[in-house]
Amino acid sequence: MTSTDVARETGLSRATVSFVLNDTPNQSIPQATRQRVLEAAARLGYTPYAPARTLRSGRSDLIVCELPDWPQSPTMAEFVDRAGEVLAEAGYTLVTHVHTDRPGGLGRLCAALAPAAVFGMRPFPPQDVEAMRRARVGVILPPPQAGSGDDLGASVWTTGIGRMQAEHLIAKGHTRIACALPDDPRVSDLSAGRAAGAAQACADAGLPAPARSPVPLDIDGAAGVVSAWRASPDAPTAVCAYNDEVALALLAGMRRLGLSAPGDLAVIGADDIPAARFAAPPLTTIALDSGDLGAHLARALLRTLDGEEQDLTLAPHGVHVVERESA
Amino acid sequence: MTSTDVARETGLSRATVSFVLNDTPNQSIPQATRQRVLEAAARLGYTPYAPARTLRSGRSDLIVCELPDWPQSPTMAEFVDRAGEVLAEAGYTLVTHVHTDRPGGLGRLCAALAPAAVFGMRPFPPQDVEAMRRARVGVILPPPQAGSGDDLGASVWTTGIGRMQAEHLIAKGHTRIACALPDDPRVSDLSAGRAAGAAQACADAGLPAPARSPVPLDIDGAAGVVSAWRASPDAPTAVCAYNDEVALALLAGMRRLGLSAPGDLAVIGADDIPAARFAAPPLTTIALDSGDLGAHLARALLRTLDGEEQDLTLAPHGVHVVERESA
DNA sequence: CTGAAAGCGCTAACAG
DNA sequence: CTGTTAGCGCTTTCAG
Repeated sequence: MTSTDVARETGLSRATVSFVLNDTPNQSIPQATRQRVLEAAARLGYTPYAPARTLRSGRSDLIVCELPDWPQSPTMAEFVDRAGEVLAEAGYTLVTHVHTDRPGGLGRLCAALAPAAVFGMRPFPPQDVEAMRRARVGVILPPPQAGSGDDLGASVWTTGIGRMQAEHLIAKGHTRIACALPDDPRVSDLSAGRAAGAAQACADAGLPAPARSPVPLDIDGAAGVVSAWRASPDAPTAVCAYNDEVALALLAGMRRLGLSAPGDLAVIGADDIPAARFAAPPLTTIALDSGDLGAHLARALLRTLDGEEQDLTLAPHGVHVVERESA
Repeated sequence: MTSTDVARETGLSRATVSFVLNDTPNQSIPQATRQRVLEAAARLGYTPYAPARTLRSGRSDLIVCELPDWPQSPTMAEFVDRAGEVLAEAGYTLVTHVHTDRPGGLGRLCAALAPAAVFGMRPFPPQDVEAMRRARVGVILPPPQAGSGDDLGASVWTTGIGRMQAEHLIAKGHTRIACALPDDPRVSDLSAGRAAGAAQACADAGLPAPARSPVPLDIDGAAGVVSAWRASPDAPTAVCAYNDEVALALLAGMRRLGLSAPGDLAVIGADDIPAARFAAPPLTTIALDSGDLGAHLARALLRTLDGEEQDLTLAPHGVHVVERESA
């Protein structure tokens, strides 16, 4: 099933077949011939062989999206789905790659794929960037040279969410706020960003900067952190959790101590995982529309592929608080 | 940075370069020359261009793994990581594709990649299988013709887990068991499999088959289901939940009704999501070692690629109950 | 309007 | 031991 087969079947040349199959412009081919080719291709189940096409044209229609390996929100599928849809409309094919601590994985993948572009939600390690460059990858998002502060999506994944959490708590009348961070090193830059967003909101409201405490992901450990907070001179009355998991840990720790939210301590999470609504009390959290975000990012990527220089800072699309009972 | 560049740099021919770079057997090339080529390739940062290599050799080193879109366990990354590692050792490169309800996605991906193999955890739709065949995909796992009962991993993802849940409850002395299924149609075949596993365990123990109830993923809905169970003539004393999310929903529903586990009703989940340990009471659940499973599956795939006909039924690798307090 | 021909980067017979 | 050469499937000038 090659284009030669279609040519033989129709009694035309491979060139003509190629013309109609790609409807090449400036090529006046009679409807009859065109029809004949299309029909034969369909009948034979012809599919162009991607490697040959890529070799010839010098450009691949593949785009790689690196997925984070941190605890996945169940909406990751939506993100990929919508991003893939937008890219498909533009003639690209999205493939995903789940991030690994094993170094060089992305680099090897790019060598094997020679994709047109690679994007992800965090900066790539220099080693991988180098490999991508060698693999002729055209566009990399976030751009390797970008500073860590203002790069792709910082506003959405990090500072924007932290800010929104703190603003909600402040609106509820809280003035002493803490930040609960995971002790997982993989997300240290993200958690720092969120805490920074919360700090900004506090500063804007004339409040002191929130204390930052790492919270172990077990009940005893979380209870320990809560006790420490309450024993401190300026005991916080509310806490921004890095995500719903640490929020759930906090709630469980409080329960063990006989405390409850929001009375003893208000808790707000982030991600709106399915378990959030089933917590005791149901967890107030920040949700973001992953699908929207995926589409948004994909469009930004397409613009970059078209050579448009652009501002990569994203407006926090569809980010909103889901108010339940814990804050 | 093509092999021509390396040839020019070393003053050799492209053929010679190719020979040493792929260390082609039956080709006696002096160490000196060999060294010269390797050194030049490294210095120039030469990376073979995959599409050309694939076109020429007729075989790609890509393997596609389709990831489910149902609520992801946080261990999906481990699965992919270990599977990728095993495949990489054999010279293959793993790329992932997140499943979408949008039809034909996998098919289009395969057309764009021409991978050596495709594997996933559920049978592929016939439409995609057809596209894969056209895209020259050599091996498909699970094989399209396999029956739904005994296909790839059924024992691990479905019946095996359900069986283990029921066996745990039976060991605790329960004799009237229910199955709580999600009402999400995307997982209906999986949930049926798990319920079947639970039913087997009950049958083996001489107990009546468990009732199956769909559980809505909200507190009121879950509470309604619990009430209905308790009002029924043979009220169950324990329930196998399809996964931790529905287990959490059940626990929340019980809490609303003033009931608690395991006293009023024992609940066992599946997946051991991070939130499970923070539930009230902490959730007893079934965990499986995703990394092991990934490696196991990858090895099975490699054997199939080597043409070995084989039994695809997997032993439940690393599946075990995590006993907390809810059952 | 259609066909012949060149060539993308790479590999593998086959000569030298 | 190394170089020449053909060709993978496809697109795209350039002639007819």
